[in-house]
Amino acid sequence: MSSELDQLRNRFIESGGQITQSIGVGRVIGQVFAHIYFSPEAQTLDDLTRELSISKGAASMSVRQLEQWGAVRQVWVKGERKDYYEADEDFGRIIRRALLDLIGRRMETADTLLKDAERFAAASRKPSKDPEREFMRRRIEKLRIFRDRAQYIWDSSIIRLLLKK
Amino acid sequence: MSSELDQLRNRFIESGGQITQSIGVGRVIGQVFAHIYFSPEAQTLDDLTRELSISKGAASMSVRQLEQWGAVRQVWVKGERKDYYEADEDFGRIIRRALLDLIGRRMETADTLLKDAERFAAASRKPSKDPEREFMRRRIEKLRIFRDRAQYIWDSSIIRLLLKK
DNA sequence: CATTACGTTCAAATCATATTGAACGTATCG
DNA sequence: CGATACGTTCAATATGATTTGAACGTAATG
Repeated sequence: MSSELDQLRNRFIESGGQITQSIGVGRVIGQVFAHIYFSPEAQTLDDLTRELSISKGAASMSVRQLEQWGAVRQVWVKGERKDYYEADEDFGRIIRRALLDLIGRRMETADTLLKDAERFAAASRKPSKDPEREFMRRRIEKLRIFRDRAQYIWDSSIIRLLLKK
Repeated sequence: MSSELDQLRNRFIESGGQITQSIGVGRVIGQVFAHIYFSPEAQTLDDLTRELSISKGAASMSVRQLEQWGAVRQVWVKGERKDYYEADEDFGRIIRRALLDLIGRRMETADTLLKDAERFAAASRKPSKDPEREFMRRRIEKLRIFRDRAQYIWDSSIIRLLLKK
C-alpha cells in the first residue's frame, strides 16, 4: 500500500479537523469531510467510524451537517443497503452555504438589537441635552455605519466571488 | 438613573459576548469591549470586574487582547495610578486586525500542508498510471485553485474595504 | 413474521477551553 | 522603609461543547 499517500491523506484529515474545530463547528466535521474528499470511493458511515475512530452517532450527525451545506451528497450504489457519500468539489459553494448558515443568523440577531437601539436613539432627538444619551446616540450611529458597510461587503464580494464557476 | 439606557447598554454587552463567543475568542472579550465602547468615561480594570462580574485576571487578559487588536487604548488620567481604557471607534481597523491575527496563522498552516501535497503530486507526474495517485492529484489541484481564489478575495476586498476611512 | 442491518436520537460521559483567584512583582505612598 | 495599590501570571477549577453508545424506529431479508 502506498503508505506515503495514506500519510498525506491523514495530514489532510488532521488539518481539516483543526480548521473546523477552530471555526467552532467541531473537529469531526472537518475530519469527515477531508476523509470523504480524499477517498476515490463513496464512503459509508461504517467506513467513517472505522477509519476515523469515531462513534456511529458522530458519523451520522456530521454527515448530515455536511449534507446540509452541500459538502457531501448521498449516492446510490446498486444492491447496497447502506448509504454512500461522496464529496462535492465546489468549495466555493460549500463555504458560501456554511457561512450563510453560520453568519446569517448572527447578523439577524445583531440587526434586531441595532434596530431597537436606533428606535431608542431616535426618541432622544438629534442633539439631546442629556450628555450621556447624546454619547450613546453617537456610538450607535457609528455602529450602524459599520454594520452597513459590512453588509455591503458581504453582499457584493464574498458571495459573488466565491460562488461563481 | 436612566434605567432604559442601562438596559440597552446591557443588551449590547450580552450581544457582544455572544458574538465573540461564537467566533471562538471567549465571551468576556466581547463583553469588555461593549462595556468600554458604551461608557462615556474611560474604564479601569476595577470597573470591569465590578460591572461585568468577572475576575481581575479575566479583566486584565481581555483588555490586553483588545489592546493588541487596537480595539481599546490606554489613556492617561492625571493623578491616577490605575490604568484607564477607552474604545477605538474604527470598527473597520479593529476587525481587520483581529481577522488578520485569527485567520492569518491558520492560512499559513494550511499553506504548508498544501505545498507538501503539491510536492507529492508533482512527483507523480501529470497523468499517473496509478489511479489512486491520479485521483489524489486532481483533488489537490482543486484545493489549490480554491485556496488561491480565497487568497485573492481576502487580499482584494475585505481588507481594503473594511480598512478605508 | 422473526431476524438482521442499518441510520438516528439524545441523555450521559468525556474532553477542551475559559475563567478564577491566590501568589507574585513592581510602583507609589505616607 | 514598610505598607498599600496595582497589574500580571498560571495552576486549579468551572463551564460548556463535543462525543459516545445504548435504545429505538424502520426497512430489508430469508
